[in-house]
Amino acid sequence: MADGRGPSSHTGENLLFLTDEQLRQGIEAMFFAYRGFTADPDKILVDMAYGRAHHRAIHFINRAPGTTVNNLLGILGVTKQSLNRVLRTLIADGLVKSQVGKTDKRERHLYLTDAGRALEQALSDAQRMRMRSAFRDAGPEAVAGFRTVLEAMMDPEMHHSYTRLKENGA
Amino acid sequence: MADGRGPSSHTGENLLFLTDEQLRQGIEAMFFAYRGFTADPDKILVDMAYGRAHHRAIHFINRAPGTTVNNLLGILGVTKQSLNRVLRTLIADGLVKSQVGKTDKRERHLYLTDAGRALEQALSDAQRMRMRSAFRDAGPEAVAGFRTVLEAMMDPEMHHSYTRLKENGA
DNA sequence: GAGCTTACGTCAGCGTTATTGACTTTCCAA
DNA sequence: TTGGAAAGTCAATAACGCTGACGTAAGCTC
Repeated sequence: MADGRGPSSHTGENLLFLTDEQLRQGIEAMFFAYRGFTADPDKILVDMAYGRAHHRAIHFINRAPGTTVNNLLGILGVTKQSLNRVLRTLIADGLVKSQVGKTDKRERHLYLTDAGRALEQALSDAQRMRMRSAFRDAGPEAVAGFRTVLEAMMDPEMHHSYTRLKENGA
Repeated sequence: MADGRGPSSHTGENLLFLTDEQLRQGIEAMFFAYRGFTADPDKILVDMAYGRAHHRAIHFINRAPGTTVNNLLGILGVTKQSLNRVLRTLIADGLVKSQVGKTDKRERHLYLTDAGRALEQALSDAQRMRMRSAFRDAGPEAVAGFRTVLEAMMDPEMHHSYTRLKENGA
């Protein structure tokens, strides 16, 4: 952080990490890293007729089995029509199962089939491998900082979705 | 590796931050944070006929003035045709200036016009505001960790582009 | 029970961003 | 002078997002 322009001042905090140049580098780091982040699963998806949207749907259905369409809509932040197109192909291909709600029959609860779980595994294995390697190289403290900054960067509603999933999976 | 079945071993490092659950949370954090990351400039762009691709082009032309088309192609990781469509509109709208190379007349060097710089400012102000707030909330150590992890997540070539730009701007 | 709302699905149309493939012009360099 | 690199363009295609509109089933409320 301190980049050679003198020791931290009497404010008790060195604010050099908030310069425009530092912020630009943060922006560029996000851009380049996100490309790496999606690269591995993307490679798997091109061979099928699927794209990133399918991956996201599969990820969150696996993460929160039995979730309703409306709930998924909120998490993914897309329109009903966009999600439905993806969901339709996933159901037709036998990767996702849609089940009418017991208490509220208007709702459809979404689950992965065995085939869906298999694809989820393949995709997230690829993505986790990179994440694991990055985490290991960076070390636990860097990972904690990484998470802290990302959480601070989310929109409040997204932060809620994130926290809910986190508590769910823990 | 150690996945939560006991205290840290004699390796001297607690590897609990590498469990699958931790990695999943990292993946989800990236997903939700990237949405926030792009949300503010996106809001500005919808009012014009532009999209995220225009933003990226403008950002990197501003960052490395005089860059060639080929160089930009490498940084953005898109095809010539994709970039060209974006570039054409930006030049037609007077935001970007394309200048034939002096030593090599095949090359076109790209610069922002005054109007282009103004838009770049507006876009990056919006994006930096969120980044600054996230950085400040998280603190310098978290920011350092954030950057370390993101760098470890990049593809090697992307890391080179990132480093070159970093040295350029510093 | 009537009427409003909610959850879901779907049709049609559109825009942005990306792709591949093929072709041309210009121009540097061996 | 010839090969190849840099750039620009045309055409076709696909993934993914959007809006608007419509229909059905079902829950809820008065």
